[in-house]
Amino acid sequence: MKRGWQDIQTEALRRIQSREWPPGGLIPNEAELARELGCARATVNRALRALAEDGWLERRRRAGTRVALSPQRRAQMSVPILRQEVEGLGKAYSHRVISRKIKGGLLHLEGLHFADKAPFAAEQRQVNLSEVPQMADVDLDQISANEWLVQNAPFDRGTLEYAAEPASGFDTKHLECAPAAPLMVLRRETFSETAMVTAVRMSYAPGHAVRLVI
Amino acid sequence: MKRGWQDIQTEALRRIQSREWPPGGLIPNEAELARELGCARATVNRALRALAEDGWLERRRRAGTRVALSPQRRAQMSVPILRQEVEGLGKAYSHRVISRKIKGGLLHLEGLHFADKAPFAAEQRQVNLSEVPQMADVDLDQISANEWLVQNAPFDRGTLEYAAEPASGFDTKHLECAPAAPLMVLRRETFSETAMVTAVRMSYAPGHAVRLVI
DNA sequence: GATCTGAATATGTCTATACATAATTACAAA
DNA sequence: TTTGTAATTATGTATAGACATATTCAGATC
Repeated sequence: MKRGWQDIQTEALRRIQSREWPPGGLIPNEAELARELGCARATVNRALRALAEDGWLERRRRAGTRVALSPQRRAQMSVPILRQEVEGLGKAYSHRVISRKIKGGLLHLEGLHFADKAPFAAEQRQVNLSEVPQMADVDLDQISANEWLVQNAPFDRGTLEYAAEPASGFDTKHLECAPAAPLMVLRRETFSETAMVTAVRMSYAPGHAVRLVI
Repeated sequence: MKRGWQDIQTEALRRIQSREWPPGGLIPNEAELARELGCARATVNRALRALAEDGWLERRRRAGTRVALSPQRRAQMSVPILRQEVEGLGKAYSHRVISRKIKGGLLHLEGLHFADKAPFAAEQRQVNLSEVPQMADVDLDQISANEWLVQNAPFDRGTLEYAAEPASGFDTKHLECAPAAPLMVLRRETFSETAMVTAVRMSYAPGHAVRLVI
């Protein structure tokens, strides 16, 4: 007899992967499993709920629990903070502001991020000053806009999109790469409850890859 | 007084975002919150655990719960199944096998995926036949290798990596794009407990973007 | 001062029980 | 047949109480 919910989860996952519980198939209900495995229903619930969150199972009230047809496990990545990304590579992080101007309530920023003094990424950003007025006074030589915003402007929703783009003139100049070289470009917009907080285009130096954990 | 754990979660998130609980700060313990909010400790636990999983809080036994210093929310994406990706765009999915040969226990595949008859992605794949011997008999005109493997070869671990690369000769030919055009390339390897199951290089037609949900 | 030891404490988890909620099913009425 | 309604059922959630476990902290010992 298993004990903790993690053991129950392991056992359930084994049955899924061994096809004892085939894809699309209905599995025994919680009460039954609890009896079979010798634990409380709440424990089974905890285990199955976790598996459902990971995409292995699909659960519906009254209809029961079935094994997901295409076990789409979800890949996760954390919203990148460049400093951590660079330091995670064992390199020294630094950054430089290229330009900074305010126009129509928006702060327009251009900046460059370095890993061991080699250009790592170039950033073009707009910040909505009516959402984060303090941003106007931040010394961006001390802390990068990215970092300051992540720590000081919690957001509710956002979009995040990677694309492969040819290096623009801006990229070519600052990342020291060939014109139209294939670059990984990240676009991100974040919103508070009421309005857009910041929008960024971040172009990474050639060779950058986005790794996800499954 | 709040009721469900989701309400507790909402209230806690409000306090975090309003900086009533500042970043790095210790928050009241579960028992205290339960008393304050008029619910059982288990309910508070559920709410705070969920927030910790989302990266808002850091919890340690005895030490208590504190607000994460850099609230790195995690972005999620599901491991892409091309059919679903294409159909999600409201287009008709189809695919074609370009080549198929077996060499040294490995099945080498090249294939092409279409959205409404326009090339969507080109695939180069190796499958370890000693891990999934049935794969040798699958009619790949009926079901794509991707799809078959996802449904029939559950894996334990894997790597997934996106990069921007110049179109190779293979890409140029099959995706109908300019030579060395910037393409989004996905590399994925999946492993069973014991060995590599499959390795893929998937190059997407120009303009493809990877969107993540925050 | 340095190190070990045990008490204290916050989170982690399990249990039994109860009720809530969604969805299906069965059945009755139109 | 269609439509409305009530019973059924599996999951979802809340609760109190108990014990487990990891860490910290305060003393005691060296």
